[in-house]
Amino acid sequence: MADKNYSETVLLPKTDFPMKADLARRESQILEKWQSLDIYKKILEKNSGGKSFILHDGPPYANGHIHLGTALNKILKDTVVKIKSLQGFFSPYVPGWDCHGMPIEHQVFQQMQIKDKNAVDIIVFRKKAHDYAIKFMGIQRDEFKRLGVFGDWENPYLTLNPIYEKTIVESFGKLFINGYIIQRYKPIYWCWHCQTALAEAEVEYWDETSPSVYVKFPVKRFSVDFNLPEGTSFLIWTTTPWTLPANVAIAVHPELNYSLIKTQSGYFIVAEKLSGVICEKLKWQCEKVASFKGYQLEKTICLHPFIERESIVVLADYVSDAEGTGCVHTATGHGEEDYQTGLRYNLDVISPVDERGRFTEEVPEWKGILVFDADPLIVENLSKKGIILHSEPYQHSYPHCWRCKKPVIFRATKQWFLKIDHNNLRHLLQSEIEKTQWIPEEGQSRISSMVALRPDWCLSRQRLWGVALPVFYCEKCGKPVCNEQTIAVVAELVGKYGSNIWFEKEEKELLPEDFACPYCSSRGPFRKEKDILDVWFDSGVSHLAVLKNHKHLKWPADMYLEGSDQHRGWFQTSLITSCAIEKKAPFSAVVTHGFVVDAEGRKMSKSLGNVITPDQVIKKYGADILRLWTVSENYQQDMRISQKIIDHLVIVYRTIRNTMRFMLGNLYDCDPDLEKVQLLEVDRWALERTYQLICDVSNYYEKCLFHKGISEIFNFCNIDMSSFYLDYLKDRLYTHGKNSSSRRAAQYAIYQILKSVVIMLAPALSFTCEEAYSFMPGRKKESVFLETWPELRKPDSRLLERWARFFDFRKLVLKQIEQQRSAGNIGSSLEAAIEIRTDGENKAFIESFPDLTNLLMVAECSIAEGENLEIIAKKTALKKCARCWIHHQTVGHFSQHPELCEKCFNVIKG
RNA sequence: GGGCGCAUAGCUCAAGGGCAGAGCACUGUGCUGAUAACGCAGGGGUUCGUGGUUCGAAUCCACGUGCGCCCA
Repeated sequence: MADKNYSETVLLPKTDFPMKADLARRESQILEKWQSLDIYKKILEKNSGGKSFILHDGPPYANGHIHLGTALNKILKDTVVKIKSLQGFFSPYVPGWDCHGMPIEHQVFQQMQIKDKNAVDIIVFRKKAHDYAIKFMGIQRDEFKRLGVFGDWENPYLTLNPIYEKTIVESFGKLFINGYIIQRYKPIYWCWHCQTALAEAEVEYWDETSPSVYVKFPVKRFSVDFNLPEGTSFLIWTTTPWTLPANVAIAVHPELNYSLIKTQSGYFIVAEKLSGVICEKLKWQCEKVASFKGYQLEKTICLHPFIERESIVVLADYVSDAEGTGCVHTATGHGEEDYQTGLRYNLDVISPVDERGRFTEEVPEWKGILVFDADPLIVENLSKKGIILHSEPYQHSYPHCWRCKKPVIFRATKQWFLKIDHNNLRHLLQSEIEKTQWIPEEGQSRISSMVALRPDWCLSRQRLWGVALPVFYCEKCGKPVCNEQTIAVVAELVGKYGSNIWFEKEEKELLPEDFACPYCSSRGPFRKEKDILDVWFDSGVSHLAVLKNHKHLKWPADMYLEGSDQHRGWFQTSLITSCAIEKKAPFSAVVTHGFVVDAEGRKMSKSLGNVITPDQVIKKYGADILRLWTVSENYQQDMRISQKIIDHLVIVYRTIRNTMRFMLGNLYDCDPDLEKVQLLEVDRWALERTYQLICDVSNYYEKCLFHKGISEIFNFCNIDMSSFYLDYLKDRLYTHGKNSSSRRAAQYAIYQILKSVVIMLAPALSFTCEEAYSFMPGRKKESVFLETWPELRKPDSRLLERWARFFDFRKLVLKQIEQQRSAGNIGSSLEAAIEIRTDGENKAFIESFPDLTNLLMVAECSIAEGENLEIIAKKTALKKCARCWIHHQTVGHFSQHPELCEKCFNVIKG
């Protein structure tokens, strides 16, 4: 037989699993397969008897296309759900969308070219807003599905569904009835241009130049046990002169040092540390007369410098001596901190500014003037009177309306609040936070410190696109009315017709028949509240609207998984409603992830030109590359992405894919369902190593450390499989008898390994693993996702240690071979003859590997006893077998096949 | 301006007081029966900066710089 024909007798790998992924195209076929299989439903059916694991989806906002952050979030959730499902948990995933609120309202205003929200037909507008939200829900749904995310896409929850809105109304009702809801004046962000209250999230900060003024407040009298010379004044500092008419107090820090300074303009009290700077600015010759602590000044009464009113000195921790005077002008109607201080000291809330940002008749001198226009007038006027002692421009970061971009004001208006301290709620929030598992752990202190300081939740919005606050006002006694009877009627109507009903119907149609005011017994008329609920309230009750109302779900959820910004957002709003209504957190674990940034760690922005969209990645590389990115990076920090990183991922992907392909190629004639095979020790090592991998990966997945799990798998494919085991197995797979036990053992091991790897990677590389799985031999499910997680077995650590020692030895051998190769003496390692000298113990160890030449993939190995370990590689003198390419002493022994070794001769002979 | 967090090789990540490590990339090389693949070897580091604690610091502390999130 001619030597080239021996190639035809070699059992080379065969598979239709292509080397080139062509993911962008192939993924759509796999999506179709999942669709026609109804994979989501099948997975649920498979696990229907199992323990459930509920990941409750935080609703993205139904506006615009998805970006990498949204994609990352959904892929992480999908990965968790797929892992749990493969592990046998009944893990339904019901995606949701947040459909009300400002951004949609703003977009629809633009589309309808509406300038004045008071001039719009509210029903017409709300229908458009509804359609807008539905449209983008549909767009995002398709985009999420394209990522390979499994879920109940046909029945998502939408915060605008009547049934959902019903829960919003009912939840508000419960809170109201239980005393959590109150109405009161409070300074809130107010856009005088849009004439609306703004949520904290609705303001943007950027630099603004304001007049910074130093104002004199003469002391009327000191407190009982503290005294200073007559004619003493406080020097206060503010960058908003227009709030001076609303001044009711001066705040000092209790522990800061203050000085009485004597100047040519009189005696002044200022923070000790700042007196030098102040005197320089005001060109004062100054002499320190006395010094004292802030707390000694408490309850000193000052005179408002230009209004007949007293201004009391109060203590506050937020006062600092970093700039200004250490004496903080306090206007309870114009600042949150001021307001809080006012609550403590029971101060009046004065807010002489109307909704257009102009002074009311309470400030006759500047009545009708926009406060920002009034600033220079006030400065000029008060400077002339010697009340403002110094003024200069001051640049600082100042809040602006996110919509019209104009500077906002703080203005006291009547708003509805959820009281965080009612019924010990804040304490309950804290104890539930402690009971929750936070991943990463820092999340706990983060949300805990936020909850400790958070103010009451302002629930009302003077807007159009949302669920109305279900409150009536009795026109006779003026009291707000909301009780079980009214809520029952409104909830019923909203559940049936949607929240539009509130705006469509008259009051008497929204109230129980013959309803009487519970306070004054008046039978009407009643007036319905015009404000709508904060959109955060909508999503904040999703645990009630979704988890409690869906037959597959349960309350509380096992996991919430969102970006770390939700510590202040959804995690908190959900926790508040849940603790107030159910006395318990709605989640047992909360996972948070960082934000997507570019290669340098900067956030993506159009102006930087560093934006990468999911669509770009999917079209060019496929969703699996995006999924690989998601699970390979540490999501607990910010996640970097760039072209370079994508290129790297593509290579990582190819390596994994090729390893799978090689294994598949060698399983083409394998029936894994056949009886047991006789494994060699090296096969047992490979399987034990796989068990170890399964344990490690399962462990990392359990802790949601996906990148560590993926990295384990990748290293396993590379180091254990490609570099050693698979390379070593080639001889057995290609050249041993087709049905020989050594070849079947190799196939058995490969099959077990591949199956484990494919299943463990499927939650991440869903498309590729589905594809690879479909090429596997043996009895199979319709989808890899209907498989079960590889069994957790404790690996044989003694065997693994023994082999770890072998690999250390092998590394030394390889090094010697490489040396001979670079010297030009040998090419393939199969040409090498190895001579080893070592001590008795080591010699015995090495000799305990019976097929050492095969394991090392060399021609010859000789071991002799010596003192120090010495390894020498030479070129072998043995002849090369034409079929298996191994240099062997038996080559030439068989006259029929003079070019073959004994092993190959026997195979060929049959 | 305040709070929380991050910063280690070109990239993704390890090491949490004791020689700074892995995979990829890169370079060289082998094989040509995983071939747009696979094997082997090699080079590559001010561990963001400055100061401190310590016999010893990437690691602990302080300050600073850059970046992110949240808040004002």
